[in-house]
Amino acid sequence: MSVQKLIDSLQKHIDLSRQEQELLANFLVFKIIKKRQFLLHEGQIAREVAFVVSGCLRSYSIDQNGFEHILQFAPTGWWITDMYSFISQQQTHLTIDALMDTEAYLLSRENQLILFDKIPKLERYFRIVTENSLVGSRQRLIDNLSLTASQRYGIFCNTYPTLIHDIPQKLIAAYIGVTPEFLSKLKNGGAKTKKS
Amino acid sequence: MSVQKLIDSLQKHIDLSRQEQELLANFLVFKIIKKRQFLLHEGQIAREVAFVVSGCLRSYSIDQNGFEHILQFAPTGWWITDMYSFISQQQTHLTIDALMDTEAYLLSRENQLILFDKIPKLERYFRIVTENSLVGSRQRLIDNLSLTASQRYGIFCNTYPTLIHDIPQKLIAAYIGVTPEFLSKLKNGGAKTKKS
DNA sequence: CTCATTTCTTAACCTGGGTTATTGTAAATG
DNA sequence: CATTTACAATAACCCAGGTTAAGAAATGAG
Repeated sequence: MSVQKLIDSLQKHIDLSRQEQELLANFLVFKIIKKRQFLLHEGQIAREVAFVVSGCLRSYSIDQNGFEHILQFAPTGWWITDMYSFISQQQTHLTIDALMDTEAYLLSRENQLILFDKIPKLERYFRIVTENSLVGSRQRLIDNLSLTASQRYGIFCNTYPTLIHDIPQKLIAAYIGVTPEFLSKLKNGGAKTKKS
Repeated sequence: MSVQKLIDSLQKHIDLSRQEQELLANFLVFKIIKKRQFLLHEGQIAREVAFVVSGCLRSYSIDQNGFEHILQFAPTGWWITDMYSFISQQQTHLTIDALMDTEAYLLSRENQLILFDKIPKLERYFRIVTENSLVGSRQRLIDNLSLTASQRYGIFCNTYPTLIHDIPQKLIAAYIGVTPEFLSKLKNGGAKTKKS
């Protein structure tokens, strides 16, 4: 059963009995999101958080000029949602879709809060996961403020080594915060010949 | 007692009995950080998270070229630490200092984890606070990727209305991600006269 | 296998914001 | 209350990265 991947992730931080695992499993919904299908669309409410078992999801926002800015990639083993909409149950400004056929478990906010009362260890797990997400988000902010596009590209390659060859380059550009044209220039023509 | 401000913040999300409040209070350390004094210095370990009762702290990183990039301001009622160092107990790359004389309560990670076991509601409180911080951090990322410096300045003014007049303009620049010179240009000469 | 669509590259030109430097002004400090 | 020291304004010049456009290469649907 593929729910095992989720249990494995939990067991890295907390210790669940078999009954607790089963209780949790009853609150999860398994879903297949095919390539280019949406899990969440601007204007909807993020009722669930998703745990990716296989494939890859992404969350992104679209600015006034129609440009996409990718907030997060979620390959196997990652959680993804729009945290703003998920905790406030207000309309989201983000979109989540699948970069390839993806299997995921969905947990609704409603069920999550019920589980927090029934299994306090689960609240601990999500507290830890959220702490880690915050660290990642803050680090990315620093990187965007301090580094050049080229350095950010290097970091991307280290952070998501599996993705580099599996997704279109324009998505990498939308993540590191440059245009596809400029990323192309970086990778190829990149060598700023400073002549004497 | 100024610890009441912290209790008030807790009561917005959870309900603590008097004994629980007292237990918590025993784990807190009150500290005054005078203007320009450091609470955390690059290379140290963030053993505590701070709750600001009065005054204002800030966290920032310094890049290879010596430029400061401000991650967070913490006026009254805000928590601040380097989450990376706090949860991993590894050396921090951030610095936290006081923009004015500041009173704060410090809670060590060690004590925090003890309290999470003794008072699960506290773990809930910090889970919620961390969720909210993540929302803020992600939003700021989007803003940095999608908006112009001028728009980000506008958002800053809305987010920290009290701070605008109390802190030097160069700190606002270091927060929104531009040079002080450019922010000055924005505010004054700003009006890009597009003539016919 | 073919035609259509999406993605990638290249190149000339443009601009938001950076750099450097100078001068003026406020605010700590003695 | 004078004098360092930090902050803000302005201006001339510069550059990383954006824009526009157009052809080449890859992907994909029938």
